[in-house]
This record gives sequence, C-alpha cells and structure tokens, in this order.
Amino acid sequence: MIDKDLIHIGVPMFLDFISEVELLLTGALDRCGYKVEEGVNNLGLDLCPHADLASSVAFRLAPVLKKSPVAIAKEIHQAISPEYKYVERVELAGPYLNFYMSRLFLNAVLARALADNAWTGRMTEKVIVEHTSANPDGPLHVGHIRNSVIGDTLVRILRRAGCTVDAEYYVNDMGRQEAMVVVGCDHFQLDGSKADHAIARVYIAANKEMETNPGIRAEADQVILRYEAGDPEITAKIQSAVKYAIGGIEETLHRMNIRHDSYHWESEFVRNGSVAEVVGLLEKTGLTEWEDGAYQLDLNNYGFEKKMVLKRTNGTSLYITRDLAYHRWKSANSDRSVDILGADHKLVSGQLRTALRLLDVREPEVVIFEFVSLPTGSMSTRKGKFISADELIDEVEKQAFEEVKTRRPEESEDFLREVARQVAQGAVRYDVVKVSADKATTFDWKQALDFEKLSAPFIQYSHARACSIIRKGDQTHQTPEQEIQEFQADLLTGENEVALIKKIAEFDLIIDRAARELKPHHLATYARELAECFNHFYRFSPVLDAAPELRDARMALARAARNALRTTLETLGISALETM
RNA sequence: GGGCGCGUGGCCUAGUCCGGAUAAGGCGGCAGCCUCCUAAGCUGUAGAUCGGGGGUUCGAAUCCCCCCGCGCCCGCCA
Repeated sequence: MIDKDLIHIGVPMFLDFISEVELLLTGALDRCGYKVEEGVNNLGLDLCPHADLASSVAFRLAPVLKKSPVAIAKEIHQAISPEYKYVERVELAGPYLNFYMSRLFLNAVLARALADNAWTGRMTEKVIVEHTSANPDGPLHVGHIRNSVIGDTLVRILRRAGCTVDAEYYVNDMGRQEAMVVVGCDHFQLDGSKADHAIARVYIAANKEMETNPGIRAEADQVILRYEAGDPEITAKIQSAVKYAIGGIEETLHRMNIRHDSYHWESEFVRNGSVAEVVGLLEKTGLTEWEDGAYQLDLNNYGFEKKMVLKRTNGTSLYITRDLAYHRWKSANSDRSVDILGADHKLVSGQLRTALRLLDVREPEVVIFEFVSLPTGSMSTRKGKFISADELIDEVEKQAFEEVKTRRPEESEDFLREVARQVAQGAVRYDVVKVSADKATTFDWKQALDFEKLSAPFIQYSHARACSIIRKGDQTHQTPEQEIQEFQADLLTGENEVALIKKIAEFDLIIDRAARELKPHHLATYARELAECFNHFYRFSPVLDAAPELRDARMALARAARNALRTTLETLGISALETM
C-alpha cells in the first residue's frame, strides 16, 4: 500500500530528495566541524550513473584539511544522521558519497504522479515573455520559428513552474519594413494567396523595384513621416496591412500550437507619449546630444563604441527608442520579463539593457538564439530567399500522413489526417527545441522529416503505447480509482521499473532548471529519456499478462508514466496522442 | 579590424553555466528481435587525440591565455 499521507504533504519529488540529502550532508559536516565555502553547489552534488545523487564534497575539503579525500569522505559518512525518509542509504565509494532513494520516496513519487495536476511548481512570479515579434512583412520562415518555438516552450515551462505568464507579440508597425509593405501595396496587387505570403510578394517586389527606382525609398520615408504624425490615410493603410499580415502569421503559429496572450504595437508607445517620456528621462542622464542633426545617446563609457540614435534628423523615432518605452512598460507590469531574440540583436539588446539601467528600469532576461541558415546560405525575407514555416509544416504533414497510413491502413481518412497533423506539429516543434539556442544550425529536410528516436513521434508513440495498455487494462478490470487505492507499489522492483519511477521523479528538477536558466532544450532531452525509460519498461515488464497483484502495480506505473509523458509533451506544446 | 557566440566518432547533437568516478544519444554501417500490451519500438556491435597549443588543479570536454576555423553584429534598418 502506498502512504496516502504523502499525497497530502505534497511535492515529494526530486527537489525534495535533494533537500534531504543537503540536510544530511550539512548536518554531518557540522558534526565533523568542517565548513565548506558558500557558493553554488558547494556540496558537490551531482546526478551520476553510480548513484541517485552523488557528492564530491570531500575533494573540496581536502586541500583545506590537508587530509585525503577518501579519509574525509569516510568521516563524513560516519557522521551522517541515520534519520532519513527519502534517502534509503548512503554509500561510501572512495572519495565519493553516494545517496540512494528509499522505497518510501519511490512510492511517494508514484502516488504523486497518479494524482491529478501532479506537477505545478512553486514559483509565483508574474512573467512577460515576448517572442516571435516578426515584422509583418511576410510569412514566418524556418528561422523565425526557432524564436516562436523557444518562446512558446518557455512560456509553457514557466507556467508549469507556477508562474503567471503573459506571452506577448511586439508588432513593428512603425518601421521601414512596414512602410515598404505599404509602398508595395500601392504599386502592386495583393494576390489571393495566404495573407502573409501575399504581403511578402508585394514587399519583395517593392524592394526589387527600389533597385532601379530611387523614388521608392522617398515614398517609404514619406509613409514613415506621415504615420508618425498620425496621418489618417496612412494610418488606415498601415493598420490594414499589418493586421492582414499578422492574421496569416497567427494562422501559422496556430498550426504549431502557439498562441500569444497579447499584442503590443510599437505605435502605441509613440501615441501615448511614453516614447517622448523615455527620451526626456534619458536627457537627464546628461549623456544625450545632438549630432549630425540626430538625437543620440553616448554609451561609450559602457562599452559601446557607436552612439545610440534616439531620433532621426527628420524627428521620427527609431525602433530602439520605441523598444525602450515598451520595455519600461513590461518591467512595470511584471516581476520578470524575457525576450527571445535572434543573434543579430545581440548588440542592440546590450545597448537597450544599458539604457534601461540608466533609467533605473529592471532589465529583461534575454534569450539569444543563433541563426538558422539554408544549405545555400542565410535567409532573407526581403530577397524572398527563405523556406516558409507553412511549407515546412505542409511537407512534414505529408510525410507523417504516409507513415500513419502504412501503420494504420484500416483507419479512416479523418483519423489519418488528424494524427498526421498532430505528429507533424510535434515533429516540427521538437526538431527546433531539442537543439541548444546558442548553436547555429543549417536547415535539413532529411532531419526534419525523420520520425525516429530523437523526435517528437518517438515520445508521442511511447505515450500512445501507455494509453493502449491502460485502455486494455480498464476494459477487463476495475475502475482507475480502485486500482490506485489497491496496488502494491513495493512489487515494482525490476530494474526498468525503478529506473522509470526515478525518471518520473526528475520532472520537477528539469522544470525548475529550465525555468530558471531559460533553457527549453533541457526538457526536450528529458522527454526523450523519459520515453526511453518507458519503452524499456514496456519491453521488459509485461503488464496485462502479469500475475494479478503485479499486474495492478504495473498498471499503476503505466498510468503514472502516461501522466508524466502527457505532462512533458504538453509542456513542450506537443499533442499527447492516445493512439497513433 | 573590433565585439559576441560556436567547434564533441563519417553526419547531427547532449554534457560546458557550477571542474570529479568508463565522454552520453540519434542518423548512417554491421548483426539480431514481431504465434508476445502498437516494430514510429527493443538488443548487440564497430566508430572520439572533446578544433590546436599552453596554463591552473589531486583531477579539465568543462576554468584562464594564445592560435585556427565557422556564424552573427559593428545602419539616422529592425
């Protein structure tokens, strides 16, 4: 039987196991009269293959105490209090101290994983995550979606960690790019294709036209000037073009299971006076000056060679100035604000943060991702050189459809289409999120269309297998509630079973880390490991054919694994398909 | 030229922040497993001077310095 009280005490997960180990270690160190320096991980705790948690603290003490690490570890080991709950035993392995999880802990993890809403972290901050924010001058391409997927996954991770998150899209309606779109609309006809693609066509055409017709540039300048002045005709034109493009972009985002909670147009901050206000505040720093007819901020003392231009010669504002106002607003309306930006924004986001510091405004946490390029070179919307997200999703869906059709030929067309859609959505997201943001990548069709182990379908498939077992088990046996009450968790002693429970326990640690470090790829790695653990369990621990009591225990584990897989997939924004 | 980032088996990547016990996966090779809960799965096998060189340390893929290669940036664009 599982200890039902544990469910109510709540949260017996990996972080609690770690807490207990820390308590045991610091207690033992005290008793020995040893002191470790303050610092991150000063107890030398580490996940490793030899133990559930290992400490190399003896190495750190050795130079100070002038004793061998082995001798120190031995002393600490002997001084460790025998009173523990989640720890089963502490082993001395030379200079290392190895901690192992107790049965009580494993059973508690299982109980928790079986409960509803088992995984909500303890963070309480209000967080604004700004992501995507692509210019409304064309469709999202395979570079943009790195921003979208990283951003949306972080939104989900932060929510899972307990935060209240607002996902925001910052719309660049005042920039030169949008002015070019309006000029493009004046000279060329929007065709009937998907809105964002149609906008891209006139935008590309206008840029091409500009090569031979310098008048185009002047027209764009006029648009910028008149929009900033609030000219109603231009305002109507820009608003309709922006809304049209954003509509198409949203459609693409929805295909990837991505939604924003709010949109902020940069013009909003010009119209409500906060851009002017920010410029005024910067003036008080004494670092601003008029140079070459433009209003500039000198950040030379802060390591920036180039001055930051706040206003053009013709008086209009620039992206960075408007962004400053937006960030001031974000900081005032959140406890944490996070920006997802491409590598080309490194310098400018540094300038932005410096300027905010001067204004005594909390800086955003900036997640920079490196570029996605094509085998033929870098992408450019302006030059029409890109693979659109829509094209990618279409291809992946087509491939997924063929795969499902081969495996489930008896199923209806609707079923195949729906599974293919959700597999494709997951495949695209996982393919992006699995790589660390600071790695530059080259887009590869072969890899995008690979549905094997290092992919979303692998994880979705594990989940579907768990569901299949549960479905079959429920048909022949009692209700889920009864099973949860009655199974004997202590029977789950197989190597694969224990490994699976431990992997399930790790979830809160991964979420906590990913939420603090803003590294969504940790969760992608975890998802693969969890699926792998489940597949081993599936392969080596038959559930339905096991003896009755073992069968019930394994059913419970299958259910716990299903919950963990489902939660992990949902946090990655990937559909947890029950059959595929 | 300067700044930032990256360099891990043939290819793609995790591990690097916070140094610890045999460098972990995938793709592709090779050899196996469907009268057995969905084979989008599982098992085994071959394959790595962790870009190069110095340094710090009891210990370096991880920290420091130099060099090489690749990417991004250095607009009154965003």
